[in-house]
Amino acid sequence: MTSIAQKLSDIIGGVFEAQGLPAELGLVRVSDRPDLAQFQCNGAMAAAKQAKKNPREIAQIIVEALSSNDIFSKIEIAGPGFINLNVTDTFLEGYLESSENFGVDATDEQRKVILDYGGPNIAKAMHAGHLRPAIIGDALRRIMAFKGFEVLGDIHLGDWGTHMGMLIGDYIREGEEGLVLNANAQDPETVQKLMDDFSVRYPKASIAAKADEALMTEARAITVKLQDKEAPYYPIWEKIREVSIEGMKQTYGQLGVHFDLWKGEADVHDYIAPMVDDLKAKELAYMSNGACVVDVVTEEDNKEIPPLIIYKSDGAVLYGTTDMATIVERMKLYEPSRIIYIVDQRQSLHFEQVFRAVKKAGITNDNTELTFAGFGTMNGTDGKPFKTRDGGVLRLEDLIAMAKEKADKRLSEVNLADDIKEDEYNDIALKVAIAAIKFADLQNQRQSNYIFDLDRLTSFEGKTGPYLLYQTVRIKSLLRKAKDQGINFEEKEITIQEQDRALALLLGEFSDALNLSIQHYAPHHLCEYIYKLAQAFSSFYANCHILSEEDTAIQASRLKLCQKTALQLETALGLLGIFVPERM
RNA sequence: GCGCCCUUAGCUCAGUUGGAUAGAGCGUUGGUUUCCGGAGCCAAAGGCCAGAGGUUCGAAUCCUCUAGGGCGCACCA
Repeated sequence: MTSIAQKLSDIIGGVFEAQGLPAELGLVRVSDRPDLAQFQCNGAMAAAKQAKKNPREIAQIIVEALSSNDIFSKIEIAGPGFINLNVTDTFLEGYLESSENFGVDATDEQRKVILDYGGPNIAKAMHAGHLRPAIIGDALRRIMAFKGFEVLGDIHLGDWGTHMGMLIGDYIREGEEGLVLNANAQDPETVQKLMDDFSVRYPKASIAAKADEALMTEARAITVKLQDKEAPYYPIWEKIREVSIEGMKQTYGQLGVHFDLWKGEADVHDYIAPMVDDLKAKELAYMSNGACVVDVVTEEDNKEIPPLIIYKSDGAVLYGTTDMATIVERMKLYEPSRIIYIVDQRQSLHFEQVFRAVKKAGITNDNTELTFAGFGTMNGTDGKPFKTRDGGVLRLEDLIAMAKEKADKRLSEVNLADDIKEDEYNDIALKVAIAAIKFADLQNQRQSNYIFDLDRLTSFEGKTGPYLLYQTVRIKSLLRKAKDQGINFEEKEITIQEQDRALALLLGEFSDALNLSIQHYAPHHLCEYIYKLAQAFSSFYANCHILSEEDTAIQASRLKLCQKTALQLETALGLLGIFVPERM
């Protein structure tokens, strides 16, 4: 099963092929002139260009070949050679009745896909900057899983650098390592206290180390010992990591962002030495200015690409080294067909270097797709990288709390049922808040920079997450009422009326939006679709009587449409990591 | 210096192989609730798609140049 447009593309593609023309030219899409037709095919014009023929003549041939097909209620040639198409209501009804999985056909790609969308450092408070990769990556994970990919989301923690040496050094100097070592990571209060402690201690230690060469040297020395798993450094580190992960799980949990793998840089430590040996054996790695590097520039390059540094001149590894080793591990453990990085756009050169080095070294197969799906920088309303008013970073927890508070206030203003319990109330407030934050972010195109505007992020009207929840909740409420009234519509047939058609056609576009999102690793296509669907429903709802409709056949048909719309909205929102309450 | 990205309505943003009259939201103005949830619905105003050339039957989209903005270019991540 596919989208309606895809079905039509297959039919018309076949007609093009029968004429000795490429099937791709038969591509049908939803018309951008809904006043003229439901669907359009522009292939005749492209074909005419290739064959140096009159486009209308080619269109005429196609149209004649289609005329025997009874799924079309209108086939017209317009302008220079557009083929305008309408489908019959019978076809539309049949499509809606028979489509499974919302018209999404499963991918035939069987191997694993790894999505890398985390990257927070342990022992540091998560801030607003962590929001984008988390939200986009988690949405892509859900979207691809729905399409049938076997997806693994990896957080890829920053847990192995000099910053750990600084922090551990500070605990030991202050004689306070007991705070960490004796902590119970399963106790949320302890976790919270320690996270707070980290967030004060780490900046302090970092500033001190930068100002004092001796402290920096000590931090580096501790890092080396840590990496050799020496006590007490390693046990302290293990605990810091454990506590940090618990802390992160709380924050990510509130956001509804899930990871399958909680791996970090430390996990690939043991892969580095053999990998470098291999690079040397293959004569790819060599010494340059005291550092060990791999060249990645090629003759075709029109730009300067610096070599990837494997070991610094002091012998320490860099993040490029661990990124390479991470791919070694991923190939060994999972053999993914794709690895997709949801990372800040500014790291594109770095990943280009890593990917080239990895391919040169034969770490991945030729058919392993490594993709850098970069996202734009989050700027403040002043157009500069986002900072809070006092110049600091906005903690992610605070951001969520602010949104929740606003949702809370809004909920208290509307007439919610009196019987609502505190648990449900809080659950609704959080769902509304998260919907607002996520949809505001996800509707932006991934690559371009965007303005972080708190008011917009926590806005509930217009093209927002809460609007989408609201529309879905309204339908669910309507369906509940129908059930309470004992209206039996599930076995009845859908019969499309004039007022239903726009909504019905839109229901058949879901798969197109989903595929576009996967093709470009860009959830905003799905956002666009969901919003259009919600809007179409709202319009339909305002125009049509449903429960008060006297014609029971029409009533049942509309209820079925409502049910399909609600299911589709809820499913699609779920793919964005947005969850719908029963009421709001 | 080299390279990458961006510039679409007052603001924030969509715009899929180049296609017909460039679309949303916010804001502004007007209408809308004797009937299923008004976080709604309907409508209006608002655009030389940064500018100039070029390719094409046809350009916001492709090419070149210019202006403005962002970012990256070996031992930070």
